[in-house]
Amino acid sequence: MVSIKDIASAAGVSISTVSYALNGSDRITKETADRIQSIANELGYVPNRAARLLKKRETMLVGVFLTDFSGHFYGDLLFGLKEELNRRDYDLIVCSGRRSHRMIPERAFDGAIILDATFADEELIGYADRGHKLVVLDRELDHPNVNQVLLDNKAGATLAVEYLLGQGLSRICAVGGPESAFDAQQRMRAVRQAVERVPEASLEELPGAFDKASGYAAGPRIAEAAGEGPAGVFCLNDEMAIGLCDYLRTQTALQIGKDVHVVGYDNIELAQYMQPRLATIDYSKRKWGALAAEQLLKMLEGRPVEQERIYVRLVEGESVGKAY
Amino acid sequence: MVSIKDIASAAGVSISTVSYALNGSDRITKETADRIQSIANELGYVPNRAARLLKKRETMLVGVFLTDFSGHFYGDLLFGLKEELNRRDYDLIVCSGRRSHRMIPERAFDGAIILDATFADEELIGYADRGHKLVVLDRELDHPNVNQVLLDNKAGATLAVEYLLGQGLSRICAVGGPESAFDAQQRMRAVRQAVERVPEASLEELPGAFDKASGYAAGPRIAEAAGEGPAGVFCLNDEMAIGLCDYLRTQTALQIGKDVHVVGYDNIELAQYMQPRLATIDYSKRKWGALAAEQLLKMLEGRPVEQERIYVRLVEGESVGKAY
DNA sequence: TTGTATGCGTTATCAA
DNA sequence: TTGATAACGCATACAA
Repeated sequence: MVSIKDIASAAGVSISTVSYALNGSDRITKETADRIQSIANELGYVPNRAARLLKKRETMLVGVFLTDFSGHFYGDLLFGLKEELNRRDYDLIVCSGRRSHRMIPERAFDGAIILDATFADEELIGYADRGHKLVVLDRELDHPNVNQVLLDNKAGATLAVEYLLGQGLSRICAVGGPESAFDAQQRMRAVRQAVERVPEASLEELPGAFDKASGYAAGPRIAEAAGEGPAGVFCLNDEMAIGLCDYLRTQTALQIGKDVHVVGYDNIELAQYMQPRLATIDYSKRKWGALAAEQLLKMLEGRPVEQERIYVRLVEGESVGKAY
Repeated sequence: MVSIKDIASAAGVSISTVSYALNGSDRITKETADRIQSIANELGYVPNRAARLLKKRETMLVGVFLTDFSGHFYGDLLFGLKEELNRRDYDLIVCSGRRSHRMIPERAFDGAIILDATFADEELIGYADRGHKLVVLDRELDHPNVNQVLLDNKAGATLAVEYLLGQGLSRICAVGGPESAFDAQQRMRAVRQAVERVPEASLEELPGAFDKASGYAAGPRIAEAAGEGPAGVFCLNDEMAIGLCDYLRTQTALQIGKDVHVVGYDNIELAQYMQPRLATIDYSKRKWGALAAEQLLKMLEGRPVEQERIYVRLVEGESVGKAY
């Protein structure tokens, strides 16, 4: 490994001169700086990030924590994040899994973005207390070192339910998310409110876990309910909606968009390839990422941060039809 | 920030005692070790990774480099990687983009896994020359510090083409990948061989870039060709096959699986939701990840590594039918 | 069993 | 404009 010490002796100068030259300080003559630079290149010098970090306490790195890597969802979000961070000379790295949590207190990066249910609120507060800057995308936390960029879950869930109701479907089923999931809680609350506002509407809540399997598992009960007349089903995310459709298609003779009407949430890519096309709630994942990055950068630079929210819109699809 | 120095003074011992105690050396009495440990906990001590790294030159971190984060593909692969690495106390971090390449020479991790076209071969050889351990998944590199886990592209492409030929389709179109992509080159070569083996078969090669847009762009030429009788199209990956199907469905009256027969490669999740179901080449992405992790770990531990290959199988689908 | 002292590669303070 | 030197936090050879 070649260090500045090697460069220094090769150039016949002191290590501090090398350090200054390499970091572009104007205390050094252009000639010596150039000479040192070219010697560094020649020797294939690469700064030691550990040493620098030990001294400067700055990684220029941002960590993003995801619950898992199961695709679909995260591509655009990460793209939005990376783009914004790179613009400001920060690099992005993605982590997942409990083991990796420790990188936050170990100061592996200057800040972190959390979209990861495996973090408990208290854990995050603990990091924030120690001075680590956090942006959370999946919960609300009141702390000077934490900011959030949240989906407008209330608007989205309301749109979804009102879409069903507007089609004349008054028997609403909602397939929920994990107990602990903030997004699921918010959406379900909005569902209840929206249904309550309509006297003749009824609501049945089914458990779910935001994955295909739990959508599939909700199938039997929903098929049963559909026996008593057309039902409008709001799955709190697309993944479950797709699982449910899989069930209905393979295990029953019920027609989606006719006997059972299904709306999802997230507008994942798969949704548009479903037959019939899945009605869902859409929002810009890329913008979500970009905004999160921006918030974190502001915190890192000590600039004031204003609360942001990601707006949503309804995407209609043939998975929902008119009730007769 | 609380360091071992703080613990030492709080415990009334020297820093080396603290270091030994915290690292579980048996040179320390169990009592003092316990006492120090509890003081450390009390103070909320977290080891400084930079300092430790500077000394030990070991991050216990493996970096995975991807061309982009666009989902679908990588979920299972990363899962396989992470599972295997965690088992051996290594952590996984995911990087993407040119900027992040420098983390390799900067020794941000103990080894790296590359599935990223933005690395040039020479660049990787350069890192390997400097002693960095690499496992590459998208090329072949002959270097003591590099190992590869490759798909059996030849078998896969041959399976795909012979599937089409076996259905009586003798007019084969192949939609290629980026010039520089190793997988694309291997697959296309196998396609040519498979077609040449059958005297009455013909092959037309169309350019592609492994994305939906380029599959879509190949649509017009394929529709034209289909005018002269049923054609068998092998898209060198699923992404392009889906793009092509989008074109055929929305821009032509041609029937997929009847007028045009389509096979993809990768068996991404979307493939099974296509209507008709996309025929494709499947392989275990999870195993691919696990094997790559294992190879890297072996290199890190200086154990001998044997070459591995990921086997593939054909998944039939209604996107291919019989020719008449 | 514990303490002292040194060095890992940088940056930064001060003096020259 | 440059150089000597002291940190940064930790691990460890050696001394006690």
